[in-house]
This record gives sequence, structure tokens and C-alpha cells, in this order.
Amino acid sequence: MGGLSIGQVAERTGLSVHALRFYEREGLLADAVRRESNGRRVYTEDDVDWLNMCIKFRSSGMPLDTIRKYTELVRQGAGNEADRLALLKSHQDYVRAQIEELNECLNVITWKVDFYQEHVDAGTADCLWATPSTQTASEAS
Amino acid sequence: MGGLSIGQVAERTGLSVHALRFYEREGLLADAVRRESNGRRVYTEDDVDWLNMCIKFRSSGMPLDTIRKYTELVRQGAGNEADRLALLKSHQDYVRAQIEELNECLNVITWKVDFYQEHVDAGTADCLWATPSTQTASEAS
DNA sequence: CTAGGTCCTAGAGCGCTCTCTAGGTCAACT
DNA sequence: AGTTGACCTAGAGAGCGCTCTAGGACCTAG
Repeated sequence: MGGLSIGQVAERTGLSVHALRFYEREGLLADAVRRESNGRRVYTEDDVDWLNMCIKFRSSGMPLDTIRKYTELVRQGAGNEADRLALLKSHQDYVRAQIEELNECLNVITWKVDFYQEHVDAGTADCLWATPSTQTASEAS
Repeated sequence: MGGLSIGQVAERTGLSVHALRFYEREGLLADAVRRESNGRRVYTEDDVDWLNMCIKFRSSGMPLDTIRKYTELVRQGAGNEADRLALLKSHQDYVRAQIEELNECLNVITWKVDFYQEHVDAGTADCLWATPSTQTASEAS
């Protein structure tokens, strides 16, 4: 393993090469990416690991800004572990809240799905309700 | 209960008056909002219920476009229940997938939180690791 | 009569996260 | 020599979901 090209990293992480360059510009990479003599980026496996963590952060709704802050803390080196912990904990809370909220939404949606499922199963699939007003009333509830 | 003003609806739903007008323009309301003689909107409790559902849809990641499609189906009246069901089911799947993804993220984050917690608890909070390289290695994993 | 508050429309602007373009370098194949 | 394909930079553009502004109407209390 003698370093990866941007294309290879894109393939492994699922990020586009554009996104990889963008993330770098935005300061989301813990280590400066090395370059070949011709200016091309050379990534290490550590870079890929770091990116995969960024992806987890992102897909759990952490803004790039916060990822950047975390990255800066790590770049500063030892001594700020409490700060990193605080940042991570706060995000942990946020993710938990998101999950809770999604579960509530899921309940509502499931209730509606079941409602429609029953009626679609029962009838032969159309004209189940007589009047538009009945319709709206059951919809809105 | 003789109808609600946009301000009252904003208060109850948590949406801004701007957002309420925006949603209406975007065709997210099942019934056309009535107007007073002077042109001001008059909402019913049903409108509020509908909006609350839209909010559930939105906060579980349904795009406005899809909410609009659903709204159109409901506006068309009885006969397309299977379509509505399909739309709702597909969103249900999406929400479940989101929850699953968030749980995965939460695991990773919790792992990191625990890692830092231990070390912050153990040391007196700084200089826990000797070298920046050790640092980065444990970070990247 | 005036000031304050709520409402109206139409449309511009914003924050975020990419995504894509233009214009170019470089190395390898045919 | 020419073509292909991966890469480079800087910066414009796009999609989404609001949010806000401008300019104005109307109502009520002081």
C-alpha cells in the first residue's frame, strides 16, 4: 500500500472526487494530504479512515462547520480531550434526539399506512368512501 | 371556534407565517385556505391537523415535492388509495432506513465518546498521549 | 389623527452542501 | 503525433427549504 489516488479514495468512500477536494478545502482533513511531485494528491489508509468517520458525522447531521472544529482540535494534538469529548457528547445527544423524533414520525406514518392498507385490502381498491368530506376528515386526523 | 389567523396557526404549529404562506404557494395544503373579505387567510382546525402531518413528513425527511404529490392525491378524492399507500410505504421504508443509519452512526460516536471519557476520567485531563502520531492513529481508527 | 400590530403579494436572498465547468497538466497507449 | 483518461485549480452554479424585504392595506387603541 503505497498511497491512494483521489479516484481510488472516491471509490472506497463513496464520496465524489469533487467532494473530496471540497472537504480538503474546507479543512476537514486531519492531516494535510501529501502530493506527488506533479501535484496529485496521495492519500493514506488513515486518511480513508478519517474520511469514513467524517461520513458518519455527516450522515448523522453534523454540519461541516462542526466537523471542522473537531478536526482542528485533533490537529492541535493532545491536551484538549475534554473539548473533543464535549463536542462528541453534544452530537451524541443530537443523534439520539433525531432517532427519537424519527420514531415518532414513524409511528404516525405507520398508523396511516395501516389505515390505508386495511381499506385497500378490504375494498377492491377504489370508491371506499362515499363523500369527499368524509375523505378529508379521515385524512386530516 | 370561528377560524384561525395565520399568526395563530404559526403559533400552534411552530411554522413561521412566512413558511405557512410558502407552503400554501407550494401547494402543500389539502384544502384551499379560505379568506376573509379583506383577503386575510382563515384556517380551520383541519388545516392545522393537516399541517401537523406535513410537519411530521418534513421532519422525517420527505421533500416538499413528495408532500405535494401526496396532497394532490388527497385532493383528487377517493379512488387513488393504493397510490397514497404506495407513497406512504415508500416513505416508511425511508424513515426506517434513516433510523438504522443513525443507529450505526450512534454506535460509532458512542464508541468514541467512551474512549475519550475513559481517558479524560483517568488523567487529570491533559497530556494523555505522548506523541501526535499516537494521537492521530487512535483518532483515525 | 396617528401609532402599532397584523396581515397581504411578489419576489429576492440566504445557508448549506455539494456539483460542475473552464481551462489546463501530465502520463500512457496506438 | 494524437488521443484518452486521471488529475489539477478557481470559481460558478444548483437544489432545497425556507426567510426576509419592499411596499402597501387594514384595524384598533390612545
